[in-house]
Amino acid sequence: MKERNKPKKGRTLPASFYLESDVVLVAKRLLGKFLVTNIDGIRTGGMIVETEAYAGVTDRASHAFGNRRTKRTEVMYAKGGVAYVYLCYGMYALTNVVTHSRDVPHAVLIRGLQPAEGIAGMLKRSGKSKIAPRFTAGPGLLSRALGILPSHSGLPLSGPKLVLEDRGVVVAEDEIVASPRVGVDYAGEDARLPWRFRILGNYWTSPAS
DNA sequence: ATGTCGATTTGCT
DNA sequence: GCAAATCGACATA
Repeated sequence: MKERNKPKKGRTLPASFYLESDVVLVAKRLLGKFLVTNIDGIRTGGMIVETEAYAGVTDRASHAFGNRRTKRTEVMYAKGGVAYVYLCYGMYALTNVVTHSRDVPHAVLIRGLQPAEGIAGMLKRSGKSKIAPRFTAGPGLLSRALGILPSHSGLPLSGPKLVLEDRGVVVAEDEIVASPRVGVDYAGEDARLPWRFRILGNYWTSPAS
């Protein structure tokens, strides 16, 4: 079974993947998984190389801190396995994976993607003619390249528009770099939690460090 | 009704 | 390195 010599065939992640109660663990497990979108007839996708965990109610950095249940955050309260997408700074959509059971608003922000398929489509969406450095390195950039919009918030990650797949890539524990999350200075103590995870040495991780 | 501010990115100094 | 871009969600009234 030389899996690596076969064409890469993705296996959609099972519902159980998202029900794990430890969102930090899910954030690590998402490294090496593939996020594929099929939006406006264009199929694009890549490997997740950077994530951040947001632990809901008790996490000052989370939009759901203090059990703040609003129109925007409502999707995070859904059962794990859907996307939470919101508009940041008025111009960038940020994509999250909702985890845990219903009514527990945990989520994992996808911060870095290594382009894998549909490169032409991604370039078109980003208004570029060739792959620039850090093309999909950053949550706003990768969301744009994949065509993900705030209106897609709440869609399942098991298709048809959004799909999260396992393609057999294994990321060992010692290949995972943990560090504090980015851009959450407002979160006080919680801003120091080492809940940002990257694949060691991967080029496609976000700029801020 | 109004004011503040972002889980970012880019361009200019 | 710093500030602008840009708009909806949220808080306050």
